[in-house]
Amino acid sequence: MEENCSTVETALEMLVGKWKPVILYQLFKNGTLRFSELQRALPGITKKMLTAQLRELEYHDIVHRKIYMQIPPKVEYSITEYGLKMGPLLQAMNDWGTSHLQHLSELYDEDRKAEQAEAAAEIK
Amino acid sequence: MEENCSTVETALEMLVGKWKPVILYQLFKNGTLRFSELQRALPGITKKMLTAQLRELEYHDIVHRKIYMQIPPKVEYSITEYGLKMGPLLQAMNDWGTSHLQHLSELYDEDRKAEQAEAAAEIK
DNA sequence: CGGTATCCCCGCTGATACTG
DNA sequence: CAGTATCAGCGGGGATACCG
Repeated sequence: MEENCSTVETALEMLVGKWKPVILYQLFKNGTLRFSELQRALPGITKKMLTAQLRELEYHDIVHRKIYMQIPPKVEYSITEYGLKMGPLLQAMNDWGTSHLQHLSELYDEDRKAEQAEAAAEIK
Repeated sequence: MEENCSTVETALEMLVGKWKPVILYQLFKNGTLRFSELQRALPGITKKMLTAQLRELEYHDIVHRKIYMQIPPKVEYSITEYGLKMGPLLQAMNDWGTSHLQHLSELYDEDRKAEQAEAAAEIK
């Protein structure tokens, strides 16, 4: 287990932010999306936040921003070639997250049983 | 790429927090540590934060808290058996983080070259 | 359409002091 | 030793309005 944790923190940096996972999910799924399409796909996000999160992803070379010089403006976002390499990591996090939700719900069920046993004992 | 992003967010939840990665790093490396040993290993952390982050990890069944009923008090923290299963994920994040730092520094170098070329052009 | 610019709130984090 | 309690600050995130 030879991880220097600063690198883990590096990996976290570009996933952290309330909307980054969902943005990546949408772009991975749909390939290329316009700004307004992303906004519609992310209910509740404001333009400000969408812009901010996209700029961070762009800075990290995960997302590409293509501007069409025209009126009305048109901007398309997509995962960069380099960004595609994040796929396996996202998949690994997804897998772990899935099984963890399972694990937590099992823990929760045990607690429920314990509470029920406790309640039953109290009735006596 | 069939990830529902909520599971990715689940995975993020227990890594998020200013100190969680370092805490896990220490516990993975050293196996078992007392509260004060952890505090010494994490320069700048307050007792309050250390306690809070440990409690969250404990809630997620990643970290085990063993209390010795004695005076003065003694409490030891360690990775749970379940928590050990996070090892591969942490390793994956570490690997990706490592190569990403490399990638970013390459991007930075290109920017430097571009700036130098720009400066050279300006001299003419 | 695809953004900035402002203002504001709340929750994470920290500093400090106290306690069993 | 291993915490809790309390107060304070700062910044991520949101609502709204304006702009090229």
